[in-house]
Amino acid sequence: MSVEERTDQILDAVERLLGRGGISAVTMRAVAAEAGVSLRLVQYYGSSKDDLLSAALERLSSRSVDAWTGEATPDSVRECLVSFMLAALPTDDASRALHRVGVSREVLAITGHPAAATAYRLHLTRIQNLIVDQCLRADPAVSPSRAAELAAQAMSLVHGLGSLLMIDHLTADQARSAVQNFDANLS
Amino acid sequence: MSVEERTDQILDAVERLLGRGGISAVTMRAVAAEAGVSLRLVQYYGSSKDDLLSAALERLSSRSVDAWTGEATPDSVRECLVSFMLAALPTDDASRALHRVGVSREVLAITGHPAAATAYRLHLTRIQNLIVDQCLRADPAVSPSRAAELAAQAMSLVHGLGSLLMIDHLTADQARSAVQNFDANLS
DNA sequence: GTATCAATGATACGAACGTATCAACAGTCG
DNA sequence: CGACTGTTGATACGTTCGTATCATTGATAC
Repeated sequence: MSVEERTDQILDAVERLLGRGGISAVTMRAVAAEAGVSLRLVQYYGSSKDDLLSAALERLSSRSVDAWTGEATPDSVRECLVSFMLAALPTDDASRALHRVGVSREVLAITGHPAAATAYRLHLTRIQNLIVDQCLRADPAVSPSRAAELAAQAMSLVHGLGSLLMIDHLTADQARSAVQNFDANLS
Repeated sequence: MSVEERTDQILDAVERLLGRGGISAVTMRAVAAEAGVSLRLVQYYGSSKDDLLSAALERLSSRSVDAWTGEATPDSVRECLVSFMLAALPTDDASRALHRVGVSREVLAITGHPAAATAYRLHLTRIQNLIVDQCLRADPAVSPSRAAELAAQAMSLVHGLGSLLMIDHLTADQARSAVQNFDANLS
């Protein structure tokens, strides 16, 4: 097995653990068990735990940004925002896993871990820029600052709705109708 | 020092640690150091760590609900929602501490800790009921289900805005204007 | 063949945690 | 006075974590 394959195998295991139990579920031993390899191997390829986590989070961030970039280009700002929000809403296993990872990163960032904070900020900025680009492509007439403002509001709303959705304080339909309501009130 | 005073002294220490570093910052030894007492004393009054955390979180939840209940009663649904959102926005140290605690509870709830999940759900339901009650008192004409829907949307938005605010992805003014925008679009 | 070096596995080490144990002290009732 | 009970303190135990160490294997160059 090549180096890249081994690395992917281990990062895949980290990703699964992250999506299932958040950052606290990622221990070197748990990664080894999840990947079906020995602890020494995880050390060998991921050097330290921080490196391993950083690599997995970076890969996860890039991958979701790339996946989203390839989506069909919307033809209006409203459609752009609404399709992002509906896709980001944690209504299936994949998006629920992403939400767990995001909240884990958030709690690390706001409880005094500077490196995690800057990495998480970068991640959010990438997502926001992605939305802004799509909005501007859909409607070049809208101002970039206005697009950024709307993107931030959409990200906030979908994050909050996702949090309430994850613990079943909201149903998926209620969350979707809140998104539609936000959309309907866009000028 | 009486039993109640000792208990308060220790729970106060837990609360400070929670607000500063989230749940992971609460260790028996850290609580002892923060309260200025010995580890044995923390064990003596808080029996187990779970009991200690549960008691502190319950006290914190009740206290914030009570504090909010005593506020001036608004005279419209919109004013009720907006005053809640502006107050809940983490723009000062106290509300930022509360946001840290909330996100910590969330991450525990969504990563497979059933007891934390039900306790957190209960907490959110209490807050929602509080908002609904105030809305109905402000305008008895509005339907309870509509008030609950609006309360959930307000909670979602303020939670999401708070998350972006905490890591400085948003400024306080941007968050406030998003709240005003949400308010302006209420029917 | 064998020397060499990267890859892999088993195990050990120190730190931090929750919790338990044992000792010292203070107040109270007989 | 003395026995007892509840409170406080110091320390130890077992577990889990990240990491380090040591040994073994397998391929490749000479």
